[in-house]
Amino acid sequence: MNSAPRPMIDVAIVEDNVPLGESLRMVVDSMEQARCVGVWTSAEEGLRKIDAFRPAIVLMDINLPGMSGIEATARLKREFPEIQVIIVTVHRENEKIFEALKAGACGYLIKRSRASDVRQAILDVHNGGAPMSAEIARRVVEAFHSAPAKAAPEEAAVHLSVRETEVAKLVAEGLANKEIADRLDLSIETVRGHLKKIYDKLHVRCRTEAAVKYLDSIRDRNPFG
Amino acid sequence: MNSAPRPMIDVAIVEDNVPLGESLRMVVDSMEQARCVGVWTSAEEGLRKIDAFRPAIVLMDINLPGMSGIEATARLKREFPEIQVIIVTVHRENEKIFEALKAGACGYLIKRSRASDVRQAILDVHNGGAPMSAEIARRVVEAFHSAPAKAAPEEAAVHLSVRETEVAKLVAEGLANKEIADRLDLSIETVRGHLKKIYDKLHVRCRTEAAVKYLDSIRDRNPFG
DNA sequence: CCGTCAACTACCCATTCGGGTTGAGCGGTG
DNA sequence: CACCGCTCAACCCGAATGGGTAGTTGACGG
Repeated sequence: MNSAPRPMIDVAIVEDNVPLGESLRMVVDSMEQARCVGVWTSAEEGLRKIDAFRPAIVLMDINLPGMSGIEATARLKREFPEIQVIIVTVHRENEKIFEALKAGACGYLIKRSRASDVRQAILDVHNGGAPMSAEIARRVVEAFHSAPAKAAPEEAAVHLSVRETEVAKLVAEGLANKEIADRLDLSIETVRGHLKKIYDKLHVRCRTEAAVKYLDSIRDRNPFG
Repeated sequence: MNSAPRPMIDVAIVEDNVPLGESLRMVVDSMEQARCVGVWTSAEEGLRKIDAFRPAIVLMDINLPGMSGIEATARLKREFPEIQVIIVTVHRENEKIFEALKAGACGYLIKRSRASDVRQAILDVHNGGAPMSAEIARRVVEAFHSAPAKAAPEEAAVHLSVRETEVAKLVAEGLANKEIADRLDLSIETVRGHLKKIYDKLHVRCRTEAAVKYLDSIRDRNPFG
């Protein structure tokens, strides 16, 4: 009650599991800095009511009957980009979590998180953080690498010799070592030898990876092969 | 010791401040799971020696005389994408840290971190994590949002089922069946089963061909899968 | 209740791969 | 000349792969 009353953090919850939803509401309402402005049991209901309540943060279940939490997040962020979405998920839904982050969620909570984790996540987000596990954080960072990396790339000057390039090309066509040997009139052992050097130079461990990298590398250059 | 001797995590350190570098070495060498394979005092020296030592993780100072840690990280990741880089920085160099992450670093350490933080960061990275603060995490996630603008679909590019598509994607990343099984939480036999169907549907006979066809089929679509 | 289909698991088997090592011939360069 | 990189070749071995066959389960629609 002083002259600098921090505005409360309004939090909405979209969760079809009613007990869990109520449990989350209690946790939110137990916070000094936050309050729950609504608990809705479907993405459709949430999207309908969110405009009236304008929460700062939405705890969004990822698995909802009807529209998924991912789709809901995407729509929500399109309509109200300032609203932060924290995905609520059961353990081990990495793929979905990743999709949700792409859709605009800024972090997530595991369903069996303790109350303190929930509070912390809300504060994290409010303070500009992004609550997520190490594993997901890494995947996000990695996805993040490749995108800006394409802006100023110019791949490593990994230069394959003439013979190695011929082999790499055939590997990328899906030929087996024996077929490559026939095609280039070499011994299969020689093909294997070249392959080892190729793996080494390309920093890969199998022909499939080598094929992908090789094709990738000639995509920007003069594709005379 | 037991019959499952985990291989040591080789860590290299690039830090021009010698006392700090030695201090980091001691912390690394104090770990059961890790060891320090070199402490180098410049980016140039690091890049020169790294090929011989092939550390799994590099602790890279962000401010180095001559080539910066950011530039060094970018070059390092171009040459050896499998090496994980943890940026070592004085606090509050957000812009630079962000740049470093874009350059390919997967996380960072504050210079005055405690030994336990250093150990934790190394283990985090080794276990697929990405050590970083809430603030940086959020910026990464946000940068990540703007690029992709899609939400839900799982279009089977050709005729592949959802599961088959997941498998195909991982094959195209060069993963072995066992790794795919781990990643998707399946039995290796199931992966093989899906693979057989994929070969059938794609009219190919090996994973490499499948990878190429799959990548080809999604090249027009979303950059992420 | 039954048929179908996708997803999942399992076992067998011949072949192929990847890794490590070694070595020879050749041409260019310091 | 000695050294180095490229090409070609061979051997060993454990692990991975592809090919075939077969069975269970759950969901969906007849």
